[in-house]
Amino acid sequence: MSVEFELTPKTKRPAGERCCEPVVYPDVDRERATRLAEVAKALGDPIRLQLVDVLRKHAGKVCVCELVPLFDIGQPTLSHHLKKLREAGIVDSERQGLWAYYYVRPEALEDLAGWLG
Amino acid sequence: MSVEFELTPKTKRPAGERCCEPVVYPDVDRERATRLAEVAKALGDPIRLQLVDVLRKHAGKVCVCELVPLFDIGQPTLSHHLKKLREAGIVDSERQGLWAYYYVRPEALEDLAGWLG
DNA sequence: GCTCGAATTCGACAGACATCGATCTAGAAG
DNA sequence: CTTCTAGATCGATGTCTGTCGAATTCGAGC
Repeated sequence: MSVEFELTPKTKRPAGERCCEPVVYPDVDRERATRLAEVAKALGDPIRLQLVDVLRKHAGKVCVCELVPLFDIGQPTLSHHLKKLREAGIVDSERQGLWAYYYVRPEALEDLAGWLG
Repeated sequence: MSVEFELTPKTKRPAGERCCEPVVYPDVDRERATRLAEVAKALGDPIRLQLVDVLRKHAGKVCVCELVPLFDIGQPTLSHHLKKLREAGIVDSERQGLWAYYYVRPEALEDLAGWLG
């Protein structure tokens, strides 16, 4: 709802001139910003971003054992990245026997995409 | 361009069954993923995300002295965040006399928004 | 020149992060 | 019950990040 507020720097030069138009408060409050930033942060790693890219393009759920050879990192590290994505709400997983299946939860991404406009 | 590849886990149970459909390589190559992740990472902090939000809603260029009181952090810290955003190509700045003016460069955000779909 | 003020840069520090190898868990097959 | 395997967790390590206060830069006015 964008409340305006006034502020002028203490220096009044050039005489009486403002340094810029009055600024508006952020539309996104701190809480929403924290949520959006959480998603953005989770995407802020090349491997995680590629992971999401693969999972998104893949219709169904993808087994971890298929993901490992795609990336030049160890399996524990990949597991760590998947956990980060899960904690950010970007992906979720199911276990079936020995295998673990990951899939994208589009809502989180849509939220960020919506803000980006 | 999505090359397919085959991979089956060493366990063949349930007999002969695949753990999942063959996975496709990421559409985004490592280089583009790195670029997109760089932008996402810069947005991965609540204050920076709110900063971008303010700058985007503001038509012109905004003076730093107007931004400082919006956030509950010191002015050097804000300067640090602005630098991060500038390094990610999300904002740019101009100096006029004593004052520094920041504005959003929409291209970087559009790139990420495009990937998010 | 001198002083003041806006903004950046510097130095320090605590906390978070990416990565690795080793270990642990638990389902499946024999 | 034993063995094998997929995946998660643990412990360690080096790097990066957010924050602060102090110092620095640089333009403006006196």
